[in-house]
Parts: sequence; structure tokens; C-alpha cells
Amino acid sequence: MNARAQAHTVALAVTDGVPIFELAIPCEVFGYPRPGLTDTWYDFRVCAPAGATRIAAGFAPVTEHGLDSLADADTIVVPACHSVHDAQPAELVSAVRAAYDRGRRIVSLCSGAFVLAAAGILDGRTATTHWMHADLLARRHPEVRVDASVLYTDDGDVLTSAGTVAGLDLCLHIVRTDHGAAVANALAKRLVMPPHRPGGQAQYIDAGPAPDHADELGPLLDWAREHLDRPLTIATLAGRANLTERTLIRRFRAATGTAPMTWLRNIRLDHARSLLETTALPIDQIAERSGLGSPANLRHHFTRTVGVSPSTYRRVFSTRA
DNA sequence: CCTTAAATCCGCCATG
DNA sequence: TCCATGGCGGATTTAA
Repeated sequence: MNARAQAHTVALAVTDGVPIFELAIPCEVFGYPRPGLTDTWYDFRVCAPAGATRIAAGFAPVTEHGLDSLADADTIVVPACHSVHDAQPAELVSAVRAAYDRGRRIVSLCSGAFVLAAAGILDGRTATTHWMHADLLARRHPEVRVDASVLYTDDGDVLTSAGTVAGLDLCLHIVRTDHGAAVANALAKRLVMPPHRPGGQAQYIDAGPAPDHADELGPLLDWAREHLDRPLTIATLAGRANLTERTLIRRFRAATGTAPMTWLRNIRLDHARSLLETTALPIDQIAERSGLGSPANLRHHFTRTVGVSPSTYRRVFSTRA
């Protein structure tokens, strides 16, 4: 996806009993004009079934859009559902299915994944949901690969996010996809949230006493961020932290939710992305500075995770005149 | 695309 | 008994 000339339409599907927090997230991210960020923001609309609808906490939606108009939008956001135990509203499920069949981008927040699963559009895909409901989702829909360890999943036309606040991470990710990292970072700043949360939902699943090693790795992570251009290995990192390789890997996963080299590669890709946006450095220089090594390696990982080649990305998202 | 060598990383388990 | 550690095997991923 790329920056669009005409406003990209985002529709929020509202049904009875939906918790208001997950409703507020897309409203905050997509629903307010953001003067100064980009020329065109999203065209945002709320869609609700006809008749008296009561959402949580005594609020009721006022909108002229019914669920049948979901499929007119480019992106459909399904917030958390009323209950993961009851059947999902048939009207909502079929409306989401219809939008999917028309090639729209479908997004779920939190337990909204149950609606997508009921519509059959998660079959064969990797998806996530709130960690409390991940087992239930996997049991009820064996065709869905449920990954409770991540904050969100991006399968191109279908995106899902983990519990509650992770919906904010996903919506910001969508802005990053549509408008580039510079706009997403500026928006994050306005929302007073980190532009990118490292790690995944995994770090929150452990209910017990907070892992006190979590902060311990901080200095190491900071050091790594500042020396991306070096050929960092597990042995290097373990040596700096005075840990054995096995313990480093274990602590790393406990603290960040990912393995060390996976984390490092993501940081490197972020840096490469930023260099592509803000500088005119040749690709091999960017590969070197970000620590991705060769241009071939940069291209390989970049296209795999971002979806477009580095040169295409630069052409679309460069902030230079 | 391929092949191959190296690196990563996680389950397992003895150890302290 | 409980728990973190760290060595080892090897499946998987990555670099070239």
C-alpha cells in the first residue's frame, strides 16, 4: 500500500455491547484530521446496525451508516466483540465477509479476531488476539494459526492485534504502511506513545512477579542500537552483558518477547527505513550503516518485512525535496 | 531460483 | 522442592 491521492476510507463496525476503549482507538488514529502531518488523511466513518444500539458504558452510536455500507470502505476495522463466548452477530459477520470478498483490507482489534474467524477469513493465516482468549480462539478455529506472542499481525489484506492497547500499535502500524514512518512517528509523538514498541504481547502474559531482568538488558540494547553498523553476534552481545549465550537468549526472550537477532534485525530495518526516507545515501551505504551488510541482504529483508523494495520505498516516502 | 556452510535458538537436562 | 543456569544436540534460519 502507498500514499493515496484520494482519501482512504476507514469504516468502524459498531455492534451492541462493544467496549468503548477499542472504539476510541481507531477514532483517535483515523478519525481526527491531522493538519501538518500529511495533505490527505483518512475519510473515517462509523457503521452500526439500524435500530437502537447500545454499546458499553451507556453510550449509543449516532450514525447514518449501516453495516451494509462497510464494504464501501477501503479498510474495515472490527473492534473488540461483546463476548467471545457467544456467537458473533450474524449481520456483522456477513458484512465483514462481504467486504473481504470485495478485496477490502480487514483489521481486528483485541477480541474482534473472533468476528474475522467466524467469517472464515483467518483460515490458513496467522492471527492474534488478547492473550486471555488466544487458547479459545485456537480451539474454536483450528484452521487459524494463533500467535499470542505478538502485538499484531500483518498479512497484507488482513491484520489482527493483541489485547486492548495493542490495537493502538496496530493502527499506528497501518498509518506507517499508508503514509510512511515519518508521518507515523510524528503521529506517535502527538499521541504521546512510543513510535514502535519492541517485543510482543509475550512480555505481558507472565502474570507472576515482573521479570526483574527486564531492565537489566536495557544498557545492552542501548549499546546495540548505537553500534548497528558492527557485525554483532550472539557471542558479542553475551560477552558485553557478561552472560553466557544460552542465558542471554533466555533473558532476551523474557524481556522483549523476541530472540536477540530477530530484535536486532528489526532495529536495523527501522534504521534503514529512516535513512531511506531522510537521506540520499546510496543503497550500499545504507546497508552498511544499518548493519544489514550487503545491498542484496538489505533488499531481501526489506521486501520481506516492509513489502516493497528499498528503492520503491524511498521513491514513495522520501521526505527530501 | 539453487546449494552449502555457518549461525541462531530452543528443548532437554544435569548442576548448583 | 524450587529455580536459574549453562552445556549440548540439532532443527531451523541466514549468509553467501
